[in-house]
Amino acid sequence: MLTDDEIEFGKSSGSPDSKREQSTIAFPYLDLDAAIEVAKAIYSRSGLGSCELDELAAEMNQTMSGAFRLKTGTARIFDLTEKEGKSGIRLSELGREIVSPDSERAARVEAFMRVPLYKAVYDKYRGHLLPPMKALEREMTGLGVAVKQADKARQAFERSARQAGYFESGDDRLIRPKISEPTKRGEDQVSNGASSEDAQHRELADKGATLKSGNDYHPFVQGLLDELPRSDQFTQWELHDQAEWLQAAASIFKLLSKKKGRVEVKVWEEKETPIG
DNA sequence: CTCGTAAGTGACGATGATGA
DNA sequence: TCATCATCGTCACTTACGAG
Repeated sequence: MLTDDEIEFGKSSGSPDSKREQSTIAFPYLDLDAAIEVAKAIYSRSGLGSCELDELAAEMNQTMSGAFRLKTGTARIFDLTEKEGKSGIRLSELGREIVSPDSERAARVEAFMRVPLYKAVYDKYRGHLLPPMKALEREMTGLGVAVKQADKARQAFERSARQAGYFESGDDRLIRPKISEPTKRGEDQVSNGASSEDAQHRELADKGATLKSGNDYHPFVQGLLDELPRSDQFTQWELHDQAEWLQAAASIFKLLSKKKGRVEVKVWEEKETPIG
């Protein structure tokens, strides 16, 4: 069972000779992109508010299977999400940063370091070449990874390191990417690698949308605007979709305005009466 | 064909909530 | 206090796929 205190991780597992060995250090079975997929699904479903796990599963076209739990667990280990009540989930501070194109890169770098196993490996091999594949797995075993899970842990580690930018100086060494100070929208956003604006352009291009330039919107608000249907598609915008958009907007406005209280969105659907 | 990897399923085991 | 149950994270295993 994972706890917030990774030292306690797996402590209460069975005897050393039990059939199922439990890892004693926290690590994700999936990579950073899988965690970000969860974060983006939460953002897409509920904005900065919380959503139920079954709703999230539906948003991700999945069932409440082990695979889905694996993904949500991965997101939590990267510290992108946190539990909300009994069966709810929401974005953490880091999760909010990672869904924002402006801060995604820095958040990826930080998320990698939030994994105890990855941080331990990074600390140990900082400034040195990483050991070969099998030796790295043995190293992970020494740090507390279950022997039979060492390969999975190593694979997820390598993919996550690449996705976070730690392999930009070569696959044989871990180098923390240089991140420029957070900039206001409209200023030059240059870091080593593609700029976040480039990333935003790409993301919007993926959606078939165009980037609105010259505004000073917060990225969360920009994300909201990007979700609006085109003017010629408003007549096809269903009420429940409108309500979801408005609810997400309310969550974002509440966060940004820092005002107490809340905004409720309700839907009353009226039956259309035939004319003539 | 072999090997490495990705993605999924289902079972195991720990933990917390609940009620007797 | 203890037994029971539900939930959740982890693990073992399978299948599919692509590269060499």
